[in-house]
Amino acid sequence: MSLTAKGAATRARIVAAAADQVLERGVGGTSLDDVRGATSTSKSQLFHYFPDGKHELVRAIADFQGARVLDAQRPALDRLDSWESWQRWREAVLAHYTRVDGVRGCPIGSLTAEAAAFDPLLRDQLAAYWERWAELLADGVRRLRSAGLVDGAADPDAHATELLAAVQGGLLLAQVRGTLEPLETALDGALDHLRAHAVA
Amino acid sequence: MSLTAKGAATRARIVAAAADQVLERGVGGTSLDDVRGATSTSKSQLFHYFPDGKHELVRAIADFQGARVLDAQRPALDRLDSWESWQRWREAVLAHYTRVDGVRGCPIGSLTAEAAAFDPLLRDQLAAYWERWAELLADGVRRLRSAGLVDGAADPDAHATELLAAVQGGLLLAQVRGTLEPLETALDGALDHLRAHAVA
DNA sequence: CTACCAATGGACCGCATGGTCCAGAAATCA
DNA sequence: TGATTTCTGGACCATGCGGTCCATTGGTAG
Repeated sequence: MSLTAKGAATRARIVAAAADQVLERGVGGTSLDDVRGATSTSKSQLFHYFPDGKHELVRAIADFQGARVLDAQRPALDRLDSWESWQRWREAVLAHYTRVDGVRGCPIGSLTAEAAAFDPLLRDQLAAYWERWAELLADGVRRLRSAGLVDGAADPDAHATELLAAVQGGLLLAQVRGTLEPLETALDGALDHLRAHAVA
Repeated sequence: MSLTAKGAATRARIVAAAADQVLERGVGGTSLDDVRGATSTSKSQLFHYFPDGKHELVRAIADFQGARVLDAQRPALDRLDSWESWQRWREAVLAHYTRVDGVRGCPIGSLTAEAAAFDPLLRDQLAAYWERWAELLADGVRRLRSAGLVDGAADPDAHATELLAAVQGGLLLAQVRGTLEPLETALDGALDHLRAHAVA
């Protein structure tokens, strides 16, 4: 399938709008008619741009949100080499998940929890983003080690997993309590655990 | 609605079977016909025992799984007063989420992520279980403080949030990677952070 | 025994949903 | 310009779903 400029724009519009709806109501709570309505498109366009239907649209959303989540953490995420940079990353994460209205989950987190188990392709796609995210964090820990800011006992991969789990778990608790506070607490805890390996 | 012994048994059978299906396929992926088939009941029975339909059934499942998850951590969860008891709790958590076939999420965690946002009653119910869980963990930290095993800087509520987030976030990553290892790593990290406050 | 109410079976309904199809408009290109 | 392909609109379809209804069975209490 080849796309003209106009076609690509329409496709992008669909993905962006659908991504928002899915983030808000979940995959199951978002119908194709919903995204049709939100994008002023027709049913045929949906299947024109996503021949495999809803599955393919959801996969496109996963890529869209995966990139978006990582981008929201930049530039800090790419240059985690000092304690200040980690702090900047922390602020970026918190800022990204802060909404004026209510608390929503992580775009790729909720997608993973809801749909990854039933669509192997989606699962693999999302796994790649998780992998990349973890790797960037682990790189950051390694840089701290190279800079002599952290001792050799700090396992980069383990801390990356911890930090990621803190973000996702914190976000789940945040949804329950209606405040972003649990995310902040969990994230700070994981960061504090990393700082426990700091060398004077 | 009054229940005879037979009725109560049937109702319980429905809840248990439906809970399993929901854990495996999610709320959206489980139809009333599915649970009807799995329990050898009829549609009318479902609405006889759960007049509000699927919503009410899901809420019953939430209570069932909420209790189940907490029970799986007992007796350790009730008596967190030494480092050994925390270790026993850790083992209980890992054991509970260990399945021979694949990795599933937390029964109440996935329920929270998928459906809590749309059913306020369900949300409140689940919030109560999260609250109780967090409180039991915080109590454990407080007991460590009373026993002089941990210094005064250890915030019980913060550590409870951290531990809970580690479990839930670790479980999400575990689903992605197909191994329980991330859960173990995240949980051990949060416990290690708590141990950082240990007094010799 | 009888009257009552819980328990069960299963046909049935309305509707939302994912998906198909075809025809026409618009853009691209030879 | 003419031909070809992409883009768009919207009617249409099949089905799975939550939910309703009523008739029948069966246990239980007075």
